[in-house]
Amino acid sequence: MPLREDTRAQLLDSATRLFASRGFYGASLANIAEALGLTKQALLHHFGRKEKLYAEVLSRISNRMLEQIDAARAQYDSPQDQLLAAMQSVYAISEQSPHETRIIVRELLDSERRTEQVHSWYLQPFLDSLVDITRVIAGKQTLTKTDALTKIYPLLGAMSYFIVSDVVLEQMYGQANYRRMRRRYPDQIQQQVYGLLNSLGSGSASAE
Amino acid sequence: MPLREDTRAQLLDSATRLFASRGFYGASLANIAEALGLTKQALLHHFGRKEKLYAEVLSRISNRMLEQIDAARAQYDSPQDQLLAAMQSVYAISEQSPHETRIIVRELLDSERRTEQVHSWYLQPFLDSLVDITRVIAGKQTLTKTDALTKIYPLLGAMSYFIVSDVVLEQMYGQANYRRMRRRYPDQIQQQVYGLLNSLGSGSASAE
DNA sequence: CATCGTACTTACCGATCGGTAGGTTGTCAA
DNA sequence: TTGACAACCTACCGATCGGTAAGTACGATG
Repeated sequence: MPLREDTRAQLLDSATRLFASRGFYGASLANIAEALGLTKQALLHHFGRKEKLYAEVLSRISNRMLEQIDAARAQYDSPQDQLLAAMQSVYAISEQSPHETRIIVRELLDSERRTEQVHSWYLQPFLDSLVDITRVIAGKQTLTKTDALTKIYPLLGAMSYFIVSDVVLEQMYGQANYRRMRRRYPDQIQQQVYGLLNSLGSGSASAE
Repeated sequence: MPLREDTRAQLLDSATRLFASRGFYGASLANIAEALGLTKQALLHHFGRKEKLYAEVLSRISNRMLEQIDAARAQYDSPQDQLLAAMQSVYAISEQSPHETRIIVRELLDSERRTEQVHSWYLQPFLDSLVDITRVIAGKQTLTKTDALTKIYPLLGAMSYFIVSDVVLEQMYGQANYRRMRRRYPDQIQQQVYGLLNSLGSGSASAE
């Protein structure tokens, strides 16, 4: 099913937005097609089945996330700097396109149900890469993969949960207050990364 | 629509589980009724409309969350101890009934769509109460509500995101590793609370 | 000019969605 | 004994769901 590469990317962007705001079950093929400016049948013609369309949306997201980490690893030598840079850039792209974060969180929530999906999970390489950096910082022998993940997870949670809360926070506290929170939040993230680095044993990228 | 109080509570428990694992749109009245051991029409007879059933589920959850905080405030005098106790007990009940956390997170995700819901948000009192404790610790003049929320939010995220990830984490890393993470996670939370308390200015409930 | 594949179209399909209408049954107070 | 009401039931409703079948418009290639 060829289709010009950039047209296809545009379609997937729109689909991403719809899956993000309504979820897999909440976003119907008719909805998506309408948003894309074509008919349901044309949409099915290009992507075959709803599941396949969704799978493409998912894999684009996981690739994007993984790219951020790889870039951070390539840019810095010290694992401490790598971790900080990775977390910051993951937060940055999540902030500017919250749709992707929403989809990831929805995926966490729905995983119980849509288990027909291959057992391997889309974000596994992303998590593994972060775990790897963390273990290098601590010294690989001193920290199991699971323990490293336990250390990182609060940070991922702090980022994702805040981003996913955007609509509600703005509605509850007003636009001005919400903007202020958004301005301040990266600092919270950074401080938490410093805290994590300290608890792992020191190196460069030291705090304050 | 009277119905024995505990029977009603049982029905709402089941409904909570289904809304949690499938979402508002993914859980059909027929699904819920089947799980409850009655017909769709009987379910509608008791609750009128799907929205009303869901609203009841939501308000039960927010009440439960608020109760935890009120209990923590009543139990301790120092606001530092109150905050620590509140966070710990919120985490504890979230951990033992992850359904409620799932619903809250789904609510965050869907709020863009289901805006017919009254604008006031179910968890506002819960957040306000936490914000209040935090501001007492820092000294009310020195910390606006928004800034206090910014400080607390990473913690809420760390808790909720981890709990909501249960199925995926267990699937990805195996039951044994996941159990180990769960055993260690409360420590991560506690350390993060200590970090927050330190950044607010010291008091009792000091670290390690 | 013929033909072949792409990019659609209209016309459907059965299943399921939330919800309504109108009984039937059982319990309990008057 | 009767009447009222809660607690169901069967039988529907129109709308929408994901998906299929079969045809059409059209540009490129032989």
